[in-house]
Amino acid sequence: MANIKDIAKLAGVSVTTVSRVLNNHPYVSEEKKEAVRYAMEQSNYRPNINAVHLSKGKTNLIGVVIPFINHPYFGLLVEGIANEAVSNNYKLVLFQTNYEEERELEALLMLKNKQIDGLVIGSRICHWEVIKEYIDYGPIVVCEDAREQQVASTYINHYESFSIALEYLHRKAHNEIGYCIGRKSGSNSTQRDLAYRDFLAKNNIDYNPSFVFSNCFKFEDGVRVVDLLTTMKKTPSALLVTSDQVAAGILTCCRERNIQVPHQLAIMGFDNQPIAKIMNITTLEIPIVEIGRSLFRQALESETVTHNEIAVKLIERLTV
Amino acid sequence: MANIKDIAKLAGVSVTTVSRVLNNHPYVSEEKKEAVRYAMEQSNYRPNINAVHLSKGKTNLIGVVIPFINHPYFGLLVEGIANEAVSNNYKLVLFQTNYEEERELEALLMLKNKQIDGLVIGSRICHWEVIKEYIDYGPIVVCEDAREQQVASTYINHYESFSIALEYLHRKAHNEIGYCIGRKSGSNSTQRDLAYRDFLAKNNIDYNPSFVFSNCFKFEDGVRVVDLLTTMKKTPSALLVTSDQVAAGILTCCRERNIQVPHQLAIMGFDNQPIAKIMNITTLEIPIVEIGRSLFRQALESETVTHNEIAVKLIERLTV
DNA sequence: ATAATTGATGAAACCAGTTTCATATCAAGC
DNA sequence: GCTTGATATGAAACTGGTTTCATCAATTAT
Repeated sequence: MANIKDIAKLAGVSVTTVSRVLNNHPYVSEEKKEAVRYAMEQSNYRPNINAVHLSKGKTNLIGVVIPFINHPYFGLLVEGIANEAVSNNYKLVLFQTNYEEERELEALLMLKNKQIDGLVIGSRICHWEVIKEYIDYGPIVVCEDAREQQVASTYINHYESFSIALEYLHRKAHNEIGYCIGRKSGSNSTQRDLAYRDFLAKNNIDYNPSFVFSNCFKFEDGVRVVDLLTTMKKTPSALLVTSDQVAAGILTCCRERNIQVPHQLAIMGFDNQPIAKIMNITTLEIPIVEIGRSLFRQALESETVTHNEIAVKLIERLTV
Repeated sequence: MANIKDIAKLAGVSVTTVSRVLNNHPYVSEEKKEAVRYAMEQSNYRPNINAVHLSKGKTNLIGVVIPFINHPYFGLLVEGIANEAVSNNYKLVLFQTNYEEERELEALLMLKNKQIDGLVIGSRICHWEVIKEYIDYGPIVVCEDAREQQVASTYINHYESFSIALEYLHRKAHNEIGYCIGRKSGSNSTQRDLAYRDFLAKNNIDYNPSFVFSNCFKFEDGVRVVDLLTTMKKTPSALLVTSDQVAAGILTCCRERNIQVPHQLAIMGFDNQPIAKIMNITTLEIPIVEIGRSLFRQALESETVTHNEIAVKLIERLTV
């Protein structure tokens, strides 16, 4: 493989001039520029990117931390990030954490090691104190309300969107409302639980812990929820389900067991994924791809720390 | 940030000795080893990975080329690759191609530039002649039968598995069989079409081009298929659907439009994804995660070119 | 007693680029 | 005629590691 010295020799110029041509610097005469280009073509030259990275202290790689790749929500999020990465000539390094803290730390370490230029955390595990130790090494952006932190964020106001959904169900005469959530901890979940409890308090409804179903990520978790419902004496009349996938699982299961939706059980999804449209699930639309794009853009802005709140939209269909 | 020279000075040794400690080389006395370790701790030292990469000519990164991330099949495949990557201390660089050849070429170029150590192509777009130009730069592995090529592969025998499925449907008295496929081109699709045509020929059935539905990737594509079916005069009595997702879309749509499954239309999926289990879809099980793991392992074996055929298994449920 | 091997160490070359600095030419401004 | 600034170029320093090679002491083999 030819290196920059070979090209310089071939073109009869200095390495500096070759470097100038490579980086489109001004002050290179047209003849020498042409000579360099010709030499590069002749020897099928490719700059060694690792040397470029070492010199520039930059990698054109952005890390993406998500719990699972195989999930429509995170799939769409990565898609949005990837779209923007392509436009900016960046590549993505993927960290699938399975919600293991160690995996997230590996990503932070790569940032520290300057192996990636920035880090997008799709779903955070580490405490803020841990994250803070790394903010000096490069931009870290998160997909949750981080206005109080020194990291950029694009987020849904989950308190508000949960409140909107709950009010909607309430207007439809539902008082026994339960909800399905992914992780029980995590700031997004905390916001949602807060909205839930405030709603209950406002309407003088007692909090029933068995109405909260956690670990709901995938289609098949919906089946588990219906299984649980059938064992309960008192069941909710409506479920707020923080993933259309899970909502679809619940709906499919209900149909198979002849539970009438929405009469016996109202279901409200989240995201407005294609499956929600096809199965006519009432849902809250979240522009996940757009969130991904925004997150990537923020990961490139190393100087400013911005916060981008994304609005949601209620989509009325047939399951409420 | 401290560098290796600072550490050497601090520990009172040469950079060589520090490098030896970093790489666990023999021939370093216990005292010096300890002094170096202490100095590294004191100055919170981290080696600059780009310098390491430049020196060693290795990146510990493997590229993964897939058309979409947001798809259960490729999600699972990446999950398998990611699992094995974690165990081997490798990171993944993701290339979402949307089936654009240029994206795949970018990945090949990164291999050539030594920016990644190897490349897993989940679904190939480029011609073999193009791929061949890059095999000298690092291991390339594909997820299709490549026994005739100079690249490693882990693959399903799609001819055989399609034949198995077709024979099964035939035993169940189906003669009007159609199939749904993702891309029309691509070697996996070609194998399947060959099996389909051979089956028809064997049973003296005419080939009906309207019985082949292409561009079937997602849940919502199933709706399109049912829409098409309702406009057709002569419809198939059974459909072989190369993705459980699409099969689930078709089944859901059929239920909504009161098309009886399997009496009016038999549906046979592929993959055995969770959704197939929940919706009781008869399917051909494909161990996608295991395929992903195998692909990654092959991407590390730079010396040998191996071919790994994976067996499928028919799962009988209620849609045939 | 001498030669060969093993252990321990560091100087310097090397990986392949970028960037700083010094220098030279030429035209414009005063 | 002299200063200033834009254009053009290359030598050398720099990024931060790894690896080769030379050196020397302490064993071990002949």
